[in-house]
Amino acid sequence: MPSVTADLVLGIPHLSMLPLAEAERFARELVVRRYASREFIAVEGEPCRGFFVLLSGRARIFRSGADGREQILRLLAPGDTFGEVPVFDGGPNPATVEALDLCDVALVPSTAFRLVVARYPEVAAALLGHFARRLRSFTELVEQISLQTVQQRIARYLYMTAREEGVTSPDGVVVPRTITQQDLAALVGSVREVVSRTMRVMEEDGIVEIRRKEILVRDIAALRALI
Amino acid sequence: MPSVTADLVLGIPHLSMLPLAEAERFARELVVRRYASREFIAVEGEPCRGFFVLLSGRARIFRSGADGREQILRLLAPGDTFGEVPVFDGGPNPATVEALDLCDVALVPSTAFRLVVARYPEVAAALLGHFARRLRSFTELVEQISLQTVQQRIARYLYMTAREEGVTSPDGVVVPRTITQQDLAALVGSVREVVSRTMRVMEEDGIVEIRRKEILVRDIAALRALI
DNA sequence: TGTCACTCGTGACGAATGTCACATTCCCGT
DNA sequence: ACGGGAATGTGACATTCGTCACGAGTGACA
Repeated sequence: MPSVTADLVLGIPHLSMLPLAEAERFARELVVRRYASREFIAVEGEPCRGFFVLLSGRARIFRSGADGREQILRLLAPGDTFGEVPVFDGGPNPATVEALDLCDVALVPSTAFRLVVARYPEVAAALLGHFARRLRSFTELVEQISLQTVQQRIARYLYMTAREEGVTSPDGVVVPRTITQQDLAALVGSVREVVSRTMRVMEEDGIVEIRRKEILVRDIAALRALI
Repeated sequence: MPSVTADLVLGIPHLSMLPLAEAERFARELVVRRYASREFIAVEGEPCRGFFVLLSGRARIFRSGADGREQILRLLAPGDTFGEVPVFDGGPNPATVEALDLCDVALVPSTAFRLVVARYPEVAAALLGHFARRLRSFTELVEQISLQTVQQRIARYLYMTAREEGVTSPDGVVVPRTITQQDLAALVGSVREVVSRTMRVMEEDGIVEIRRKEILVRDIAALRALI
């Protein structure tokens, strides 16, 4: 009967194909830690000790510019992994990771992980697929920031979120507001005020209805058409 | 004595550690083709047949938006590889690749490559390192486009190019103009006119001198300070 | 040598976006 | 319940940036 932590190892996307014995050995190397909301899990520029698995909670990966503005590179949900890049290119952390909630995070030490990657080609293959998908999504992020308007980027976020997390109701799709406008601004590469105004405009156009803790998408086709 | 094409295989970054016999088998799978200037080597959205190695010439990888504007993701020099992403995530080409010169390009078929990756852990490891570096540079690209001004991005390009390709002369560093302003604009995520004007301003500030086929960087420290 | 395509320079203009300032609302903990 | 911090709404404004239009310079090639 596998221990709790070996189960945990097998639940990590890259490592699901490890044999049980290896998973149990690996489990002893894991370090699990809890982070408070808005606490930094990793800091840009610092050396890395391994990669991370987000077990519970939400987090954001971002870079900040000179004037204090921030650009979110990725939002993390439970089950997501992060920090693989410095493990494989040997550099410092390329970005800062911050907990948005109370987060439980497992740290997978570099050396143990690299060893497993070298020994199990399936792990390497899974990781290559993972990296490839991440590169593709970066391609999309660059295109959006560079070639689309703020309204388009916000519309895309709302559209995607509505499809993934939305609940259909008689009036439309109800999307819970999981991130602040400040974070949404950082996600689409803009500032809070512009996000606020842009969403108002979409409300005046009858596309959405902004509520306290949720957004009602009245006309998802119109939202789609904005992108 | 290795054939010419086996040499070629061993010259490919990811494959340099293959044993000779494997390289020779592999060489038979390669397809080399020549592309004219401004010809498309791969097109965004189309399915991929393998990844590419740029043997000679220069090329650019870009995505284009609705209004015809383009964002260059990467400039390619001889020896660079591209198109790995769709090989490993199974999707279509994430971007378009266009020859800037007369280019010789080798196509490495997906199936043959994936086979070698599965069999040789060193190849997989090299590829992981390569993907990690690419992810890191995307991080930087996103930050630049999102958080820096056009002037800063141009200054960075000039500074980097001066350090990598510049020739020191009594008056400063001479940088050959290898790409058009149109392409430079697409590289920094702007338009030709703005690039032209911005470089004029830097000229008026005595930082650079714009010439027909080259740029003289008079004050590289000032250039550095702009970034 | 003329012409045609390409590249670059530049002025005028407008739209999108970021900045600043301040009011309002909400939520959380004591 | 109440205070205070966080999140949000909004007006007025500054500025960067992109768009449009047009002219000039250059080089390749017949």
